[in-house]
Amino acid sequence: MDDHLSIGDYVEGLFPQFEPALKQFIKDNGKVKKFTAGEQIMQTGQYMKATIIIAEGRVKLYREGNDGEEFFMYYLQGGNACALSMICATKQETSQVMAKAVDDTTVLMIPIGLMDDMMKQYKTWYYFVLETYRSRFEELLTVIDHVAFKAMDERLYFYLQKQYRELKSTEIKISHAEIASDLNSSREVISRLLKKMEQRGDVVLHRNFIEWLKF
Amino acid sequence: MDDHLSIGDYVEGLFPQFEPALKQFIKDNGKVKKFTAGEQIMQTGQYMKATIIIAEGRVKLYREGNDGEEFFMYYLQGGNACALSMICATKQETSQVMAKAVDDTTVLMIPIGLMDDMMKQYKTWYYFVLETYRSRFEELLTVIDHVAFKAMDERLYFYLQKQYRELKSTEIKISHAEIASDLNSSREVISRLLKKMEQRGDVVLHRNFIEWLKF
DNA sequence: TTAATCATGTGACAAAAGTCACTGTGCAGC
DNA sequence: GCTGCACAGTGACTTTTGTCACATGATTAA
Repeated sequence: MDDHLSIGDYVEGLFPQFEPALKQFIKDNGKVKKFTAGEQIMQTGQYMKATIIIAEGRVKLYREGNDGEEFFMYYLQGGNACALSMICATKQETSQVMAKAVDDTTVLMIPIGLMDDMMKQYKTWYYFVLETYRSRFEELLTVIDHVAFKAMDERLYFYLQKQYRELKSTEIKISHAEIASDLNSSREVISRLLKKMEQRGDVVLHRNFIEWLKF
Repeated sequence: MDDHLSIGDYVEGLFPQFEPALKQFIKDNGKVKKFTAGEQIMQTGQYMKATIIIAEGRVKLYREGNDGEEFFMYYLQGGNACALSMICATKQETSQVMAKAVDDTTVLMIPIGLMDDMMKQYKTWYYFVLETYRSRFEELLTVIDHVAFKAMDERLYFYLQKQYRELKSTEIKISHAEIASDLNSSREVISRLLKKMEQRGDVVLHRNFIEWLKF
């Protein structure tokens, strides 16, 4: 991770399709903020002051239960924006989700008050926002599919597959306890299902990481 | 239900806040279509040709499982637009959900090709679209909450409460089998949980309808 | 090195949810 | 009035998931 990149460098690298005036606008009005791995970027109930775009790193988006359970929904990474930070932005609403940095993460923040103007002025921004809505909406539908229709063994399989694809590594570095938390299950259940997956030859279990064999 | 209303009447009645030019635009370009109770308005996998706005009646939105299960997500009624029909519209995508008319229903359809222009030309349309995205997004998050964190008894309670509030009647006219289908459960489970709710004094069970007592 | 802690494995049991089989009952159409 | 059918109730059982209690090995901090 390069600490010396300016907001301009990020915008150029992430959004080559943005029109020059929009890039300039973001350079003039946006801010760069850094978070360290594990830190919370958004909290449930917090007011939205800015639209958030992930520049570098990786962020996990959670929905929180009443007793502090953290149900994992999806990842955001370089070039993704938080759809809620755009939607809430326009109405000064509070966040309905929690976002946590997985790696050290850099985000771009654009004050909410500017959203309306940007949407009208910059066609490429308008398309970016619509595409953000669309893809997050679809991800939520996929989440609903899994949790509504699938049993835990299948959900676990999809979960690991997703990790493998996102992180592009066959070594999925995560504990059984964290998987259980993300799926709102319990560690013992996950351990047992993982054992079955190992017997089936889908994975090899190690301490602190899981080796994914289905590529 | 009045069969003699024109598209102009619907627009005036549902969207008084729309600017006159927008109302005129919709009158010129929109179409009215009627569906009878039980009919499907959108099918999973179908291409979106128009943005759909519910004018009269009530529509249930479902996510479909691989074996034809129908998981209920939320209602749309007069003045609501289908968020997906706006999002997909801009990218010529297929529908990810199924919509079924509960009552006889009238919808306004606006060809997708006009969305971009409308967003740019009409401020009140722009706000309407954003508000539609926002509220549907929140509904999906609520659905995820229930299905991820709650047991069936609580989900059933919320389900009935929702029916009561939407339909504004203490007589919820629905069979146990349909509730089971909507919640992706089984009739026997729902029957048993309803019995418990009756013993607790939350409802009174009748043939073909449930009487809601918690107002 | 020696605890203390963390990650995992596992048996036994409990609770929730789903399935099967069968019953009864109200009602619409003949 | 029958007949057939949709709707609802229920006991018995299975499967899935969650919980409790421990055990074991690896890692870390003192």
